[in-house]
Amino acid sequence: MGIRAQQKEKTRRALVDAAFNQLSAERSFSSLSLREVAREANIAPTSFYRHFKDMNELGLTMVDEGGLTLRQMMRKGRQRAEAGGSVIRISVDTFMEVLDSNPNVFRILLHERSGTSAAFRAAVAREIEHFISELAHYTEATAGRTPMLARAQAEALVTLVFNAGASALDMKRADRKILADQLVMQLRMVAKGAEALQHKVEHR
Amino acid sequence: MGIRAQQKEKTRRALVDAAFNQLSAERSFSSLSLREVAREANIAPTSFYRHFKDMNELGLTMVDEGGLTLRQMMRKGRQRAEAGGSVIRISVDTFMEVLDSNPNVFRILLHERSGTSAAFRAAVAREIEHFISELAHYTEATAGRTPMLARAQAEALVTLVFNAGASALDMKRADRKILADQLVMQLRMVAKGAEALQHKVEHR
DNA sequence: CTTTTGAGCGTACATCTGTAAGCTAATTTA
DNA sequence: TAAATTAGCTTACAGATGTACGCTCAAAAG
Repeated sequence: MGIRAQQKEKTRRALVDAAFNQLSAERSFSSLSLREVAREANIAPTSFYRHFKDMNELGLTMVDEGGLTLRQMMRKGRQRAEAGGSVIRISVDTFMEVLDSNPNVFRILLHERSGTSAAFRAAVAREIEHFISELAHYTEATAGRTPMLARAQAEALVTLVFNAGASALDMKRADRKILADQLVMQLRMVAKGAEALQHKVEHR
Repeated sequence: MGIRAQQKEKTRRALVDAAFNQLSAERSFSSLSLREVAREANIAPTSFYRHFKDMNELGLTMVDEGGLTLRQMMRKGRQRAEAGGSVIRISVDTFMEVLDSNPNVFRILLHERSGTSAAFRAAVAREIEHFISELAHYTEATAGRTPMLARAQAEALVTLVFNAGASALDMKRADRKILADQLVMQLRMVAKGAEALQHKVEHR
């Protein structure tokens, strides 16, 4: 890669990072202005356009990147679970760790999921869909669920986890522990309940 | 009430209604400007301050009002359920009807739940908490759940319903029906699962 | 070496924002 | 009836925003 392309990539990263860094509980992506992001990245406002068509394009990049990050970390967690122990417990713990270390990655997904841009909502939905279908296949294979049941179950699990994540963002470590315990209980409810419904289908 | 106070109340309503009417899938409350709302309500921008300290105060009013509306409609639905039939099914159907007739009421709750203002998030959380505790008491009484289990169960149910509502906003009637069916299945999972966990506690 | 390309900059402009200040006129109070 | 209150208005201003235009100058291409 030429010197020029290298520098360009560096600036592009600076923009993405600047945007991520400006996110917080009080600041959503849609409240960021092009000028603010450019300022934080130390470039002139008009130079922004050398990298992205507009703020929308930057945001979608962030959603994609964020989804990828999240999935990679969860996958690592699942590997840990293979060594033994409750899959549910370990997955929840992993998720909480991700939240702790990358809150802004989760924030943009969370916020834009119910945001005002259809493109953003679709992008987030796509990321979440990855989680759901990975999980559905897993349950179909290991617990022998009907595809329809597996799907419903996976969706419920992901919904509960995601939602708990949203609550956790506003909490201190101690309260998060309580939340995590309750989340585990809820996930077990869904698992047990799915099992029960499955048996009902089989005995007929 | 004097003529003066009456007129003032009317203008205040015009402001609230104007704000609600400007909400849509593409427009969140936080993206509305004071001037826009005033324009829609046919008053001068500066007159806004005769009714609300700032946009925040208007928004919180809307959240409170919206939560109340939602709860009233759900309560009506529950009365319908007392005549017989599945509580879950009827509640879901009621919820979908509310969504259809008052989408913007739901939108502000949905969006501000993960918004950038702590005050808004707290206000929405308070509204949701009403649903949860009403439901928890109901299950504690009718199904004899442990308080802790009842709470976890109620929270899971509300989470799933709320989340399905968010998805439904982007859907056409036909797809909503499928969504509603799946939601019912998920709610049954939770109910069954909670029951199973309850028995586990009892037999020890 | 010469030419072309393009990342980044500075200037500029029209548009929108929140809100301060002070006036008007109708209602309310005394 | 006279005085006080106040909802709503007009005018005004400072600040921020997105982006069009044209320049520079170092890297890439020929």
